[in-house]
Amino acid sequence: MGRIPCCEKDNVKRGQWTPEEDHKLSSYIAQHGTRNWRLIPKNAGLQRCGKSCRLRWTNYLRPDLKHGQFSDSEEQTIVKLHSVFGNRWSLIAAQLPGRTDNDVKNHWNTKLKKKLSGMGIDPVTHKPFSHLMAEIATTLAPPQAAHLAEAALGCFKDEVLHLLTKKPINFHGQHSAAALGNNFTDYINCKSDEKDATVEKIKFDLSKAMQQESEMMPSNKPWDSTANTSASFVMPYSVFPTISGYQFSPSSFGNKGDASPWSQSVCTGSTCTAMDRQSQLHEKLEEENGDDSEATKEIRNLSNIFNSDCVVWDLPADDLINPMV
DNA sequence: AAGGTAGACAACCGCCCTGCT
DNA sequence: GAGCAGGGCGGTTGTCTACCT
Repeated sequence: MGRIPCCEKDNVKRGQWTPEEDHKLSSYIAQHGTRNWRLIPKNAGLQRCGKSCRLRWTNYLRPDLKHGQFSDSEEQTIVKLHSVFGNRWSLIAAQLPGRTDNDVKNHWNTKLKKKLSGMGIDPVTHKPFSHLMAEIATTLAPPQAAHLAEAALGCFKDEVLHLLTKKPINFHGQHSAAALGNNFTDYINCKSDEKDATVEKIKFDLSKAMQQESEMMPSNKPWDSTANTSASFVMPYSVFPTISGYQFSPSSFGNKGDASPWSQSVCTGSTCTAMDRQSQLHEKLEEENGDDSEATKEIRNLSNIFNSDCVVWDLPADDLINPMV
């Protein structure tokens, strides 16, 4: 048993739309509106499925759409909202006037995902890769961690192994992390002959972790449950370097004051920051949209995300504008 | 110049939700 | 409450183009 198809597939045209078809559809909708998509192709003289017409209209022909490149601020908004909403493209697109969910999804998949990965940030969790590895280390004994490092991280396994076992390693003996300070961009520029910035960033983060862990960590052994009872492995602040356009800062750990739109909060063992954020979003959305608005409901439904140990952006409530109608 | 490859974007597919009867 | 149609949504695929070898 299956759904009745929305149209006779044998009799409909598929593939790219021609300018003539676009014109027919636009003209018809301008005159009659979008009341019944199943009837629209028939009445407009199009050999298309109603669903195909709807998609063509909503994703391309609508007069209020933007067709140009995404601006920096739009990209930042997408990344921020993705860190909260995940792949809820329609929800994200609702905050970007003139952009469709398809636009946002395509832009994310083709550009932003790679951009974040290139910066050493996992595009799924929005955490630095080094942070993720450190979290893995909390659940594994050293032999397991070594196997994992070897299997999963291949080319830079030695560096990862160092973090997991605290064995000192000279990263090619080329640079001192202390001499470079916290600016990852500078560091990468020093090594412009090397292609994989991600690997270099991870090396950099790990070296910083090694350098500072003795001051910051209650134990040298992240797997030592007596010293580290929290489920999360708290990385030293300086492990998160300043990266152009995507800045980590001590304020990410609970302090206030970082106004960078690209700064983010990292919930480290406590859910306080995330919960504060959630409350703010609730209040803001209820204030602007009413208690029962779709956006407000969406935020409520996302409690599980906020309650998890995940990254939550320092997203000014004003950034959440009313969803487009 | 030709073939291969990757990036960008448009379009499709199928599942799901909602509202109507 | 069940069945159905319309529409929304996220994931995937197809196609075009630019760049590289």
